[in-house]
Amino acid sequence: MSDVASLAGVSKMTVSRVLAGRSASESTRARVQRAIDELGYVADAAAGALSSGRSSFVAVLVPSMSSSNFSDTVSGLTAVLEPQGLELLIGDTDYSLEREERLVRQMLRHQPRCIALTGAQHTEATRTLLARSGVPVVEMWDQPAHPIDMSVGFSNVSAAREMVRYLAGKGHRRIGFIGGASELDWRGLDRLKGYQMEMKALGLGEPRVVRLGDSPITMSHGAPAMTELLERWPDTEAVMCVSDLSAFGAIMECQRRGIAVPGKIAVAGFGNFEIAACCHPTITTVSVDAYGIGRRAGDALLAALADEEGESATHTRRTVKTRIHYGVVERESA
Amino acid sequence: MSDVASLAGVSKMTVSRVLAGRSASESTRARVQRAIDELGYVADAAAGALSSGRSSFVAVLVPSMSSSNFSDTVSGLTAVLEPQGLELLIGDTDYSLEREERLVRQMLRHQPRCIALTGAQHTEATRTLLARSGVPVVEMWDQPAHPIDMSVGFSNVSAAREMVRYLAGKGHRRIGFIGGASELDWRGLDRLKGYQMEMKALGLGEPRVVRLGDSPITMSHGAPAMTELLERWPDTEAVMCVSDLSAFGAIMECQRRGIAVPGKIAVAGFGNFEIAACCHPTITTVSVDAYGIGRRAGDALLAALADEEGESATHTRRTVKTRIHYGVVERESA
DNA sequence: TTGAAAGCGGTACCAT
DNA sequence: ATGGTACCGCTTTCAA
Repeated sequence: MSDVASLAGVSKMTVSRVLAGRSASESTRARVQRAIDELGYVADAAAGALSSGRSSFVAVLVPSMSSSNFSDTVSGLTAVLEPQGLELLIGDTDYSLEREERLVRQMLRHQPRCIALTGAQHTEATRTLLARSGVPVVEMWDQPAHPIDMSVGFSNVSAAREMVRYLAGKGHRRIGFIGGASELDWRGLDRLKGYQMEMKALGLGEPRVVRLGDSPITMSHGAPAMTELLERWPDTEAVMCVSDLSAFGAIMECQRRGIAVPGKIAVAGFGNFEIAACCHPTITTVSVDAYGIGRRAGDALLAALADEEGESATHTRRTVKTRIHYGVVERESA
Repeated sequence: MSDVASLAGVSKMTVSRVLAGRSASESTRARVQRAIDELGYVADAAAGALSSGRSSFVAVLVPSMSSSNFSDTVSGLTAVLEPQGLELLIGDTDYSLEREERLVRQMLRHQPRCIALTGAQHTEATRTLLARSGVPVVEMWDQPAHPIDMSVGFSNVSAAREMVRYLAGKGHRRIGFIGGASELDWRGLDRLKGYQMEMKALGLGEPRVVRLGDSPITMSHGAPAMTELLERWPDTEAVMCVSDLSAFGAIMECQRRGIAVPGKIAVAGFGNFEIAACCHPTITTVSVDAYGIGRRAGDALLAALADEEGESATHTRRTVKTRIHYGVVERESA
């Protein structure tokens, strides 16, 4: 920056101001810009952050980037935060709370302006870390009973119950559930819980649950899960799957066996992934606006940042909960 | 850090050393660690980077994080780089070279140790920026004629040609191609080029190309593309699609119309996505090790970093090209 | 093994 | 509108 300053015949401060787009006469600005271009100068973000005490990072943690759900959410966050000059520091927790903790600790070293997490489950250490950091936090994809700070999501339990009611409304009584076997996918577990609760509430008899494969289960687990379900409960009339991906796999298995969907058995998914709308038959599902969750979370963070600016320097925990709407989308499969 | 130091009764330097895991007596180390825990101290990465002149960032640019292709590649990079204490700064170019340039410029501000880009196409400004930065660069998913530095990928042209040969080997002659309409997906364009070249080379008559939808096209574009193809060239015997996603959409459309795949028309994809193995019929495709591309790219970067350490401080461009293997996977659809 | 001082490259603050 | 100076929090370097 000194080089640029001397080449332009001004002080470092002026260069800094031009870069920040603050007060500067046109001629000065032009000269500085010319010097910058000539030298190929790129300002050092670390120095800036250190000096000003504020970085331009937003830490974002999702369980998996390969799930379209979460990559859509990240897109939403990007759409809102990037225009504000913020940069996303994206981490993939791989559905592990320990890994989440490790990543939070690491990202905190970069003094992020705010943090977006997925889910309501975190280790005690993570909570402590976050509390001490004092930055705005938003938890996405769930409705925590006791949010760390803000939340943007919906109740996976309620959404699953709604799907059971939908299937029951179609006249089905012997309804099964297909989900993953691990205990790490909290949203999947909530959907299972919702299924069980509503089955009981409606008096639909014993739950028929097949849990198979590491969560989150994906397309390839749908087929064996459907196979198992049909073996254990051959008279099953409908199945709800923890996600559209497993529903798709289940439906493909039915096609292979010549079992008509929904004629012989109805299959429903969850999430309204792209595949649900364009496979054959199309999949009845619960639509969730994953991109919208990202946008809303971004908005919430920006709002927190804004009134942090206004009031004291420290953010006061506010417990703002944003509820995301969802709904059953009726298609061909159920 | 001063607080930690005084609480532990040592100097800042000792704290710094303990954090870096360097020489320190056991008792000192323990005391410092206790102080750190007590205060919930988290070292400031920006200050460290500024002072040491080296960050722990690796800049990674992919066209889209929602494509499983690229998210797998990012996973591969993570697997290799994270254990080395490096952190990925992930950017999504959205298939735009201008956006890539903007992101490169922004990421360069963080003084990344090295950079992974996707593809061989970049703006002139991006190349200049990269050259001036002097950090190791790896281009992924392609085999650039003139790599910026290193490359890890394969020829999409050759891979597409191989698929045409495979289809021709199955006795098909009237072979069509389904791809995206935009000019931004270079890998998709290369596959189209390969298709055209091999059709000509084998004397299979005029190419039958349907280009539809913003690249990269996805499942939902497969159906209308197949519809158009069948309208324009009803006697088509086989179709190769730019990716498994569009192949899937095309196959679903056939099912809807009662057209047997591969009986009446053979459909091949590209990429060996998960869906290709578990839909019905399963999709014949070209398998590419997306995760492996990430790992290899990570290895290449680490190697460059290592001998940068050894020799002079500046990295000498080396033009190391790593070729990734691919191959036709025969399944049911073609 | 440990400590003191300098300085990394910017920005805040105050003065001009 | 512009410049001077201190300082952000850490690591490097050198000395003890």
